[in-house]
Amino acid sequence: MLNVPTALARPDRLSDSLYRALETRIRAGSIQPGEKLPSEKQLAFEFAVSRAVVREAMSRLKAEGYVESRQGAGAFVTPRPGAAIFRLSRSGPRAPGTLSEVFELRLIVEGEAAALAALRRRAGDLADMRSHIDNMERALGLGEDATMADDAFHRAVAQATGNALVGRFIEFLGGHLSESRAPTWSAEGHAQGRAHAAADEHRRLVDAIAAGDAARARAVARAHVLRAAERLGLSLPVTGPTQQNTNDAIEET
Amino acid sequence: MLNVPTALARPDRLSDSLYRALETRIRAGSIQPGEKLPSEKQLAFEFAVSRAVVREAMSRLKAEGYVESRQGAGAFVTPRPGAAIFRLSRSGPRAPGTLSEVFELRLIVEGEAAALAALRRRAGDLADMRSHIDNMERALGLGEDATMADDAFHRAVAQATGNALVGRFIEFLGGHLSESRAPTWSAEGHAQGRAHAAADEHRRLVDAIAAGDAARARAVARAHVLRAAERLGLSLPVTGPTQQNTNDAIEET
DNA sequence: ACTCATAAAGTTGTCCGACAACCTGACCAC
DNA sequence: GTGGTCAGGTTGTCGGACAACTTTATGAGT
Repeated sequence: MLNVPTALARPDRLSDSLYRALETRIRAGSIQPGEKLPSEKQLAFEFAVSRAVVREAMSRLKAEGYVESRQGAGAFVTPRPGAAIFRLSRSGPRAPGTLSEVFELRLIVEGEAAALAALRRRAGDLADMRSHIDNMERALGLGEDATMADDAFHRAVAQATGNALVGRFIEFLGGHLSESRAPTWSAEGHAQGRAHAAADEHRRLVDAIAAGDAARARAVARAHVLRAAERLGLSLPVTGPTQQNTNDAIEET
Repeated sequence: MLNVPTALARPDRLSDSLYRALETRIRAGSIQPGEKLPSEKQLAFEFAVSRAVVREAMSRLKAEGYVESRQGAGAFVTPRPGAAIFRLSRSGPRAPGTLSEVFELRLIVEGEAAALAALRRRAGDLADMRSHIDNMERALGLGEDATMADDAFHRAVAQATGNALVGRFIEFLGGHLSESRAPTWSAEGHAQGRAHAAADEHRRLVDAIAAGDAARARAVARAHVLRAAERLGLSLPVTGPTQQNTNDAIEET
């Protein structure tokens, strides 16, 4: 019997349990926005834990935007609890259908970002992208890891959109998919030509952006993401279960 | 002199300061991923605070995915610190250029979500949207607040995409823009016909989705978001500073 | 010299008690 | 009624203590 090195589930910390209990109460509306939570002393008694545990749970609730506390007054549920942060996985790290959903979101944002970049890129942006592609191919020629150069390239594209928020979001999505790039940039992927193929796609993307051709940039970027999804064995129903609409087909070309 | 009820800045809690100090160290790479943080006792001495303060700062760092701790071993920086969550505002709540960036991101995602909904909607989804529009117009007729119905409608659209992640992200973005909808649904907006205009836009959107016309659904949704931005006095450079590309114009129609 | 069990030291998790800083509401004097 | 004062409750911070656990060092046995 072979075991995947799964981090074995440790017994929960008390503060984790309490955090989940309170988070559930708030999400369920059992404690409404603006309402005051029970005092720390009361919660400590209610859950039979020490006040230190309560304070740690509260600290986490505060960090995630569920509650705010005022010294002397108490702790209150925020107007829109939990709306301050966005996580990919609500709780479980790796649900089955989740990964394809992430790729679909990435498909949307990276495609539009490429289109925006084509419309707004400045000369410096193009120079950056090209220099990163050069670095990438140099690394590939030496058989080194080109992951860093790949990262830098995508950052340069995001930078060219002129929208820092879009750039940060793309980076956020990409960070959760680092495993997905392994088959491309690993030694194996390099030997099988996947790395060079990816580098070619990058060149086509920067060409479209340089030409100011938003539609082509979007198509190339989407194809790039789709290819990455395919390498993981994911089938994205991009066109949906129904037949593709003819009006929409124009830009998917 | 009239004062806006601005929540006056209170002096920072000690744990907040310590949190920022550690977060900065980690972001700057001063403590590398995988590395072990100083022990709680050491940090307490170093910053001249009690261990309770240190533990609260650590609790927040853990909640936001910067560090993980193992009892008996110590606390370690995660492989990709801070990559677990996404926030709109890195620190300051309301930077000037930020709002338009949020709207642009919303433009992208809501537009594509509408297109996806047009391709994948099921009969039940359409029924939901229409019933929420009915609720909305009924509320408008009675002069009541239609904000809830508006929320429900947008949720139904997101639901029709078949991608729960996209739905959650749209909701996340929308939650940060609740103020932006006030001028639409307020009594004033109602009197000036903005509320009914928005309702009309909703009808056009559901028509496009029902027809399976992805391009039209996207265009209507984007126009809807643009209108909301205009009401806030934002000018989104959608087509970029340069002239719009002809290839891209096809789908913007 | 090597292996393996054991002990020791260090670290995080939890508990307790105490006081300071602060807010709220009731009470009281005017 | 107005304004000030005070008492009680609540969060923020401190200090010490012990339990649960991990890592490292130690030493016995082979």
